[in-house]
Amino acid sequence: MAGETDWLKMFPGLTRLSEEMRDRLTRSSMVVSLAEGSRIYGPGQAPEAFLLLLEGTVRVQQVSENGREIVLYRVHAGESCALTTACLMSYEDYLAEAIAETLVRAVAVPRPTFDELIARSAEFRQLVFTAFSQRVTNLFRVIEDVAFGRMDLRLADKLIELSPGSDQISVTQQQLASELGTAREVVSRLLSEFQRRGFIQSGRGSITIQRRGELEALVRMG
Amino acid sequence: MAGETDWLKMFPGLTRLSEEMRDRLTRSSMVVSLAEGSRIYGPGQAPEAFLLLLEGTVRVQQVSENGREIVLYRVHAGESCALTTACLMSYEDYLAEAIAETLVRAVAVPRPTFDELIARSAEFRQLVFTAFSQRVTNLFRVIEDVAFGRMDLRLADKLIELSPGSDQISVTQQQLASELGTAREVVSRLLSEFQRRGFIQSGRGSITIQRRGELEALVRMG
DNA sequence: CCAGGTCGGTGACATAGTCACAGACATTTC
DNA sequence: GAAATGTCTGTGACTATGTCACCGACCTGG
Repeated sequence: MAGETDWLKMFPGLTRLSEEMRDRLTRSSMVVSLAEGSRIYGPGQAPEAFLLLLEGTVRVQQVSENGREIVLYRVHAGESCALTTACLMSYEDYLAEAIAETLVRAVAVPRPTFDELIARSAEFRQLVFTAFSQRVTNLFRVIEDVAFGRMDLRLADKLIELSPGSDQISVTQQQLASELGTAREVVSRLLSEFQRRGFIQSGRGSITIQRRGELEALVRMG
Repeated sequence: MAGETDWLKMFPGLTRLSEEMRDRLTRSSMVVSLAEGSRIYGPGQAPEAFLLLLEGTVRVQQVSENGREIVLYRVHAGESCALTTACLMSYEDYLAEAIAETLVRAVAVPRPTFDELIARSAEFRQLVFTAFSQRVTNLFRVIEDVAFGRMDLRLADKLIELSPGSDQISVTQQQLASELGTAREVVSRLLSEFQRRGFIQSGRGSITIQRRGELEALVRMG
């Protein structure tokens, strides 16, 4: 219950809350820390609070019976777990799990407070609904990719996404496979092909982009 | 603006609205009719209203560039388009489309009214959030199926789902393919195999279940 | 150095998707 | 009712993706 309110600045959507609402929010919520790798929620582990991320990232993924995984989306600092929370607040069995990818610091808003803010603040509603719709739009994109997308293009796209600043990526083939919902062997073969064509240099636990332009062209043109 | 309020009975979640809220809802919303096959919304066609379905079904699906389709979910009488609506109310580009599968009658709640009800009625919030979470849970299931599921089991499951009362289904292979997000040829081959094993009898535009038990066993046991 | 774990490569096979095409059936048109 | 047209289905050949069973390379901590 510390009077720490600095974190409000992290959420542009909250800056225009009324004085009263801000008070309500800061007084009844708590800043929590979650260790890297910890499971925030999953099947049989519903959340009791709405989370606003201050620091770190949360990965939401699905795991199949035979061990294959697929990443559904990530929640970054400055974003909320609106979707996951809403899902769990009013409904039953959950099929995905949320993992702290790094050390995570977050504001936990208890359910009654969340409900009150939804009721009383149009700004807060806007924040929550926008978060929802972005996530859902993204889920639609995941479905489209998985159902209709070519794996080589999806992998090339992922490599570009993972190397924004440097051309060096630290990632294992298994991690890439989990991102895309495929098997490691498939990633192995596609990477071999990319390497044969000179697009990348692949080593144990790391990949170096050598011809970003050609990778991008591949994604664009198919 | 007709004083028609009978439809409130269709939505158990709304029966406990206060007198005032009920009035607000019935007075500012309109009952609309949509022809079979009409597109309710899609890319570049955002909805301006929140829909509560009185009659008929709405199919929400995605279409890929090369013409393949996948059904994401259906909205039935007594349900709401909460997800689709929310998606569009506060966010940009849409990737899916909603089609009236039959003649559809629905209550269209204008956005300001929707917003006011969310603000002022805990019951209405409950209704909307529950609808959200059910849809999202279902989307997660779709992703799991598409990413990890075997096509023969998914098809068998779909056949069972489509034949609740009678053992006779009127459906083309193309329709089944669109339900599952696969190609017609794949459906053709799987149906041949089911027929060879005596599970079904397949004809032009129709399928007859002959050994439902074995189909169900296939789905259960893999 | 070596023991055990993680990571990556590969051949053989199974499943799924694409392409091209042909035949069967249904409906319209004359 | 015969022909023309459109829809629905079946199939062969091929490519892409996923599964299984391995093995060898590398890494880390005794």
